[in-house]
Amino acid sequence: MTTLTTALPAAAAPGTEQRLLHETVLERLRDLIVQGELAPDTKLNERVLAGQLGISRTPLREAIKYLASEGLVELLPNRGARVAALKRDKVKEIFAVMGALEALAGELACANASEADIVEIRALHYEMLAYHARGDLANYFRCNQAIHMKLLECTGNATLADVYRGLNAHARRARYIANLSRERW
Amino acid sequence: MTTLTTALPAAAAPGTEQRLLHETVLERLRDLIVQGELAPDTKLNERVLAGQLGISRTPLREAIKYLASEGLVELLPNRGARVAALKRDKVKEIFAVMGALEALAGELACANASEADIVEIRALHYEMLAYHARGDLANYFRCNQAIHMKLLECTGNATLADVYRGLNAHARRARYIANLSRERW
DNA sequence: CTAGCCCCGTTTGTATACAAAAACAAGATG
DNA sequence: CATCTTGTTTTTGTATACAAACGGGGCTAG
Repeated sequence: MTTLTTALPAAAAPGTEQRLLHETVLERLRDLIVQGELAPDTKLNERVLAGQLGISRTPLREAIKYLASEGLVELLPNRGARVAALKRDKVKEIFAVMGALEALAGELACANASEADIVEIRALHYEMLAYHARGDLANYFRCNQAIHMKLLECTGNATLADVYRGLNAHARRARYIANLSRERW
Repeated sequence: MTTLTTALPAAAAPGTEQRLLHETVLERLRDLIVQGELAPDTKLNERVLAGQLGISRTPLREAIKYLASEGLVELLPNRGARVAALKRDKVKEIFAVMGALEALAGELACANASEADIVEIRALHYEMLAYHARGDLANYFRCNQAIHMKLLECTGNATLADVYRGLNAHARRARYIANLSRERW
């Protein structure tokens, strides 16, 4: 397990819009989980985590509750929280749902997109193909994500985008985890 | 606005599985919001709410964060939280997404459902039609929901069910609110 | 030697206390 | 008279303190 040396920035940079502590913590924790630095099934010890992040338990607990709602952590009664397991079946479920959402996004985007949007998407698409051809996986995925996000934006359906993003966090996590275990061997 | 007289039960009934306080609060708050007893745009004063529920602010805040993730409340930086507004467009968005999910659920259910499941669903369907014919809206909706839940169960896709339930809370809220404002006039 | 039980340390759950930020109001000043 | 300022009060955000529940280790009895 990684050591989590990075404490949160004590003071916000100038021009920073009022970021709440638990929200900063939230993003940080989410990244740690999605990128696999906090491995599945890891028990989240509140005292330790709070210490590592340089905050007290209260905002940490609030962030954990939020993550629990997103499904990235599981709450165990009287035993705190642990990073959600990532079973193969679960990932398949997630992709199935994302597929349905993408289908809807495609429909809506077709109906709503402006000419400029379409041009942009097409450009991204070719860019993606280029990365694919070169075997540049990282940029390929980045492009792919960009296309999906652009599409979601074109749908004009913020709810759809929100739900998709939530599931996408899990999907990204699955990819990270897969990469990690591949590199490890 | 209703007065929220009901405090939480002090002691759990026998046979109760270890319910955490913030979870009890969570369900209660969610119900209050969904059923319209906490109107849209209502500011959630933590001290007052905590007092009415007979708890301290800490578990209340945790519940609020969870609800924020579900989209039922909005967090205002340094200004607490308020019940999410329920704009017409938002409701349309939600129904669009639910539609897509139902389509997927239908497909999967067809593939996975046992004979018994199908019989059950058909029975529920006719029951629903009966209520519809009698104009018994309440039972009609109850039946309708039961069918959807049964379908989701048949899909064997727990993620799909979770996402659907989250959106369904919003949909139910929309119906409650609509009914409220109709009765009011 | 093993199984059961009790005590104690650790960890979570909840409450309270303290600090900072924002809303509000009154007063001075242009 | 309007407006800016400033002081006060309320409310949120964070930290700490206290209580209950879980887990483990050692002890005793069989």
